[in-house]
Amino acid sequence: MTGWRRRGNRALARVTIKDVSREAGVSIKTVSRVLNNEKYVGAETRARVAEVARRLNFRPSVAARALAGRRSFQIALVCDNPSPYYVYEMQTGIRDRCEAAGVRMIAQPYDRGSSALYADIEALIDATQIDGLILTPPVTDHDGVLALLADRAVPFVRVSPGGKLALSAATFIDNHRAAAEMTAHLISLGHRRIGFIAGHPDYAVSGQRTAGHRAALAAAGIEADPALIRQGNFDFASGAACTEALFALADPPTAIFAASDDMAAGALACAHRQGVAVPAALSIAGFDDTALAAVVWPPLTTVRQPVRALAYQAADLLLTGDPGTRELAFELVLRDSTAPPSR
Amino acid sequence: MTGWRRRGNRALARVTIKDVSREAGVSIKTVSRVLNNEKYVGAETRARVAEVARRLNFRPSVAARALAGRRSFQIALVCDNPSPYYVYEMQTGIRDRCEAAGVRMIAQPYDRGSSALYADIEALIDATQIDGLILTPPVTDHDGVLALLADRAVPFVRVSPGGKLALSAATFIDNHRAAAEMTAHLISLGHRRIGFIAGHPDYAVSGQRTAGHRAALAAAGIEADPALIRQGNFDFASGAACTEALFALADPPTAIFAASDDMAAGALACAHRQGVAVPAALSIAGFDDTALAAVVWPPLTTVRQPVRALAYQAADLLLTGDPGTRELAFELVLRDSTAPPSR
DNA sequence: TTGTAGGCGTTATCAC
DNA sequence: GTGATAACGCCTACAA
Repeated sequence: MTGWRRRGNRALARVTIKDVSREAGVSIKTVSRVLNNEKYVGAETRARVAEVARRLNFRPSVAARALAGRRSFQIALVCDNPSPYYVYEMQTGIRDRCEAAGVRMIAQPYDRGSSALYADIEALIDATQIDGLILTPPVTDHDGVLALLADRAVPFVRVSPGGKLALSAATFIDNHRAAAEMTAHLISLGHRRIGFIAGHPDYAVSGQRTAGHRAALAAAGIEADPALIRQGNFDFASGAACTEALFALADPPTAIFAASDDMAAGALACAHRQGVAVPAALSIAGFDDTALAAVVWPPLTTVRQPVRALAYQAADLLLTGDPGTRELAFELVLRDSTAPPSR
Repeated sequence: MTGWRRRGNRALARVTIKDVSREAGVSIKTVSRVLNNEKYVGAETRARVAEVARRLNFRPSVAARALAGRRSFQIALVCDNPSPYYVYEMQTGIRDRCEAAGVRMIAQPYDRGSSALYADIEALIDATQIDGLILTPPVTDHDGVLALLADRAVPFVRVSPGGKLALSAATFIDNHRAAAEMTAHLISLGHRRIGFIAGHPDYAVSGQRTAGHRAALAAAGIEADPALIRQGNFDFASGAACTEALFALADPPTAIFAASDDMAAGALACAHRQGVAVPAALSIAGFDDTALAAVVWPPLTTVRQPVRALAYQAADLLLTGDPGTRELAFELVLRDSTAPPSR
């Protein structure tokens, strides 16, 4: 019940800088200096002001700060991802970093392909005077949006961008290498015909993962059969549908590597439905290792992408103004060592 | 690239009310009136101002509005839920409603049991001058927070509150009846020994669902065996653990009803691990029917709770200031008609 | 090291 | 119906 003074009987009044300054016996500007950790404040004065502010439970008005100053103490996450787990991890990671900095996160989910995307982001910037943005694919590679942000001089960080790394700070894992290593793992088990379910074509990571898969096949001297590579779109249904198509081949694969866990789960469901034993007759690998991977049974072999850490790092880059890029380590989680069935 | 004027060569200047008023040949206040749909503006004037505002791509500053006026055009979602699917649906539903109203959503995830919860919400209110809050369990029933909100006179809406419906607007389904109907369904299949995995005790809905289950047993003249009711906490792991305990009973259940899909999935995983055939030897039912239910295999029988609709309605109540309560319909999704195995 | 004056962009109040 | 003018709470500049 602090942070507000009672005025007379009824009305509640906000505790302002003015109140703090009066109570501490200094000017408003001095309080402001202490608040923003500026230099040139006597140690004793600083301590006294801080104490009073704490005691009065003073909380600076975000609106007033945004209006008067250059910062709004708010950043936005612009995120479109079909996987709730991904979104959840992103938000949690960003929040964890923001909390320490006293910055608030505005969630700006958008619909992929929405024609309003550009306008929405423009409105977001103009209306809220956001301090910065964190973008996730596929908007990370939307030329119009990137130009807009440059024009408005709004700081932004991209997670898993498709390219143009010089354009902004970014965090990512080596998707190409991750996919290659997983494919190599399947090959090492003896698989030669490996089905691959690619991610949504709008996402740059899809191409990176597909390329990694292909590279590993080439490195092992296995000729890529185009029929084994199917176009999915990152969700459960497409994983199941692609798997059905793979099973219908005259010479079906002995292993399936899906570019996301949701699709891997779809593959698993399809296999069960068709009476194909997993992992006895079929080896399934996924990508992401969201909590979802722990839910499906039997456990899938997956590439674990540290989504929460990527998010945390992205927020860190944004808040510190670090223009750099950060590559994080992925991890292969090999829960399944099934060799291909002999025929 | 509109919404900003170029000044001289370089600097970008915000388009303000002043610009609009000058261009339209009216006073600032008149523009403000049009913006806020106030009365007493000539139809012709109104149209002209609106046109100019649109043409100049004018976007009022949230900060300035919050500072000068009573509204900040931002609402917050205070949500702690172990299920990413639930969080995702909540956010999406709220956003859908807010979009039409030109209001922004601030996501405020919190850790259940965090001692900072109260302070966090207090800080949120004081710092951002939020227009309102949407609460999800268990904070819906946190007396301290409820008192705080009343004291600050901040409008709020609760989703699935445990009681005290007069305290605020609210949206919910009839959890008691939903659980009772699912239990009745299992009984109708011939099950007499039904395991029940209860939700986290901090959530009021847990008690409601458990009570509904018990009521249905009583209505069918089945004596409740305390050993068949286990305490879970809404997550995958607890579902698996409780199921293991149920299997260890001398007289194990022929069906299991878990109070959430995550726990049902855990039950399923445990059954698979122990070689119990589902649904041949065991019938599993869940609650929520998030997308998760579609991922696990075989599909579970579940109570479908319309989370996104609950969220949308909650936002609607908040934005319209409607103090009422809204009960939404749940749905039983019966994918499984397994009768208990004969022994 | 500290304080004063002015303004950020909008809404509220009160005249006209 | 419409328009001056004063807040709103804080920060930036500049002065002391």
